[in-house]
Amino acid sequence: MNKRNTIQRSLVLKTVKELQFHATADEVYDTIVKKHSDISRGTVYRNLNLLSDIGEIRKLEMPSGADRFDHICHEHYHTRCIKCGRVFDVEMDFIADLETNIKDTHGFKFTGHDIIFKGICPECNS
Amino acid sequence: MNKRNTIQRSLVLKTVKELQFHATADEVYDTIVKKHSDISRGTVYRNLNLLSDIGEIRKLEMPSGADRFDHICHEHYHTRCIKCGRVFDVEMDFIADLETNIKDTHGFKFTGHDIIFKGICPECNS
DNA sequence: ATTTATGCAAACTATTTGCATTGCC
DNA sequence: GGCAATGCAAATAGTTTGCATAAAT
Repeated sequence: MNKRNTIQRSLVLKTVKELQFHATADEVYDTIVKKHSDISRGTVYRNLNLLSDIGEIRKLEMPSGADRFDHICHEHYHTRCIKCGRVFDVEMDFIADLETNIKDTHGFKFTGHDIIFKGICPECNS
Repeated sequence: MNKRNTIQRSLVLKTVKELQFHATADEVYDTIVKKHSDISRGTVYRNLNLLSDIGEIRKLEMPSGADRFDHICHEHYHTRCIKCGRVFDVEMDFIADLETNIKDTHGFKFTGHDIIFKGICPECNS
């Protein structure tokens, strides 16, 4: 199952990297379609999933609302505006040992964690 | 807009309280339908939302997968099995002042946070 | 030549909503 | 009796998938 280098694939990767905010699949699609009107939504979804599977980008599964895609760098947390739904990075150190605070694991094997802050962004607050 | 006391409403509340795990709307519906075959999915959804709006239960919006409903007690964190998708409570103190660790809020008004641990539950690990 | 990837549309999951009807209060 | 709540079905949002065709290797 060798990966091939298609125009669509590289457009998806390039677009996720260019979009500073954490774009949804639809936002990636909308951006690409402006220049390449023949790309399909299905292809965008397939490539976003493939690229996040191989670690080129990261899929951020958000509670309520669409998944968002991020060009990884380091582990970090996010905050979501409860009014507009947009997602932003939070400037806070990653708590690598958070799992050690768990009192009883009940046999559960922990592999990581996400923290999602909730709040109102400056634009929605004005 | 006075709330009325319908059979369906009390069945939904009773069922959420009875189901120990964090049930999805569908699991609540399936449970009720066994005894009351005439209840509709729409009514279950409407009542789950209404009950969580008035604080009788809590809606847990999960990244990927259906929302889950919980009969509140106190603020607490959750963990989700990456294999079966089920959600469990985590025995860990709530970090009330977590927001104070954020270095620069960029004008964002924080109102709370969720922590979702990821891992593999004992059943899926065997 | 092979076989992955694409475009398209249909299917799917989770949830909401419009509307006529039912049934609390 | 009035208005909230229900059942039903259709609509919606986000995403996946089957299939014939196109294109990368």
